[in-house]
Amino acid sequence: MDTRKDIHNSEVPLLCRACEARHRGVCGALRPEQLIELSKHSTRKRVGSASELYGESRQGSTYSNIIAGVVKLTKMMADGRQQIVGLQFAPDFLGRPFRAESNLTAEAATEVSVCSFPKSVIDRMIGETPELEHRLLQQTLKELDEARDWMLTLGRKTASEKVASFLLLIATHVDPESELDSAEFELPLTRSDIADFLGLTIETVSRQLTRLRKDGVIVINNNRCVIVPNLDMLAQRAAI
Amino acid sequence: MDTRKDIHNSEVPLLCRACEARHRGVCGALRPEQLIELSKHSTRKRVGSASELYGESRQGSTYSNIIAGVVKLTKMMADGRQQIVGLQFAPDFLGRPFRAESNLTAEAATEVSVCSFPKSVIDRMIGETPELEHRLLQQTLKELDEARDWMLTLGRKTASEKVASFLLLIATHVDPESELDSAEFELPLTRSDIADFLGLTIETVSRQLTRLRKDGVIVINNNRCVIVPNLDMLAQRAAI
DNA sequence: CGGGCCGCTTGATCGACATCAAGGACCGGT
DNA sequence: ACCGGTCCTTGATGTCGATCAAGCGGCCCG
Repeated sequence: MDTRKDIHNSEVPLLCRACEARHRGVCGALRPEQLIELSKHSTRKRVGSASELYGESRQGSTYSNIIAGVVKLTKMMADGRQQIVGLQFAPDFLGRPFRAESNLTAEAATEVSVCSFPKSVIDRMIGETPELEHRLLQQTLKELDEARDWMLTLGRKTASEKVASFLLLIATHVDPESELDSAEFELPLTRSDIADFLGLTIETVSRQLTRLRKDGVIVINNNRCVIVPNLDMLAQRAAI
Repeated sequence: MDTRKDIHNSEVPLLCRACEARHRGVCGALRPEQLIELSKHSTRKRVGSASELYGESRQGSTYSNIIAGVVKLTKMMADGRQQIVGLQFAPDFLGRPFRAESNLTAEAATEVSVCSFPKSVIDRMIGETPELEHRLLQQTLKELDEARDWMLTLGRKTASEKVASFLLLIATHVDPESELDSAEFELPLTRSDIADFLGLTIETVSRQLTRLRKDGVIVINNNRCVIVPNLDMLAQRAAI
């Protein structure tokens, strides 16, 4: 897990030291003096759910490390139809290098804490530090793999398989300490967001969730807290 | 199949010089001496349609530049359901850096010419030449954008919008010299492949194509050759 | 020549999911 | 307390695309 605690000790106000994100975010690739410079240009903020992090309004001139929370990347059609094309969890990196994000909006799905810095600073550091570009490539490849996995789900799975696949996805991301065979977590998305992620309607999502509940595959409290007593049962429903 | 035309007959074995792919493939980033070394390890081959380029059988130990033709990247479920998650056209780069491709098969959709070299050589050159990694990042970002665009199509468009979107996609890739408002091209995919790309059945694809034909949006000869007299009409059907 | 296969089209029917509609639970504001 | 909102669930009905089925043209091969 790459805990480089040693690099810089306490007195320097290194913003990225505070970022739990640094080991997988970009900052882990930087030298101490670069970190110090970066911290001079950084801002850390906490935003409520549904805040737009970039998109049509904010023409993405910043990068961010996600410290906590879940960010959804959505695409919208002219008539309002909408699709979530990616979910980013801490400690992912947020922002499209080298070019404005194509027609994409990033919104906080939950409360989100991010640590942001201007693109210009990072873009310059990329020139100095190849390792930085390596990190970006790694994350981009990871996102590409996830996107393609999800294309299979969108194109070929049934509604109930989609919902089960979604629950499995969330389970692996937000309940990292789950024992191997069970999980318990809070859903970071509303039914409406889940529907937009799965290419379904909220009614169908709701029906499939109650079906999973009635079949004993999951337990739901307060509409959001999900318990999966047996992950294998869920995986079977997901047709993994 | 797999007829390896021996191109290394002549005195200057600069394989990548011959690659029309080099300006966007990886090779454009290399210095002359690296190109020469790379060429010593390269093989150029032409394969028939439906040949597997990597996947379960060939555990991707090579990278390739696509010289000509179209390659489809597919994912398959245990029960046989299948989804095409990407199409690669010349001069794209084929192969997953740093890790085996996750559960993905690359197959020739048409006749394909590729120029391949062992991963080990490229991986070593990446260390020497940061620009190479930059190219890889650029291509990966492009593929990610395309994948996300397609997720919107898969999740939220109707069958007729999907088919129109597909035709537009092909038009832009295989008829680059099209005048601004019309296009003419050969479909590189069978109806069955189109269905797997769009998350539909072949019957639905066929019906939507005949509907577009009857509505005068397209003309089809020999089942494969498509003429689009007015790209705007098609774009409207695609709900772009 | 005929037979079988493949790729494609077309028609008839079915079913999964969308749509329309109503109502419950919760919550913050007045 | 009442009201308006948002979020979710549940039921009734509709429809788009899947499924089942048949047939056509091209091609290879015996």
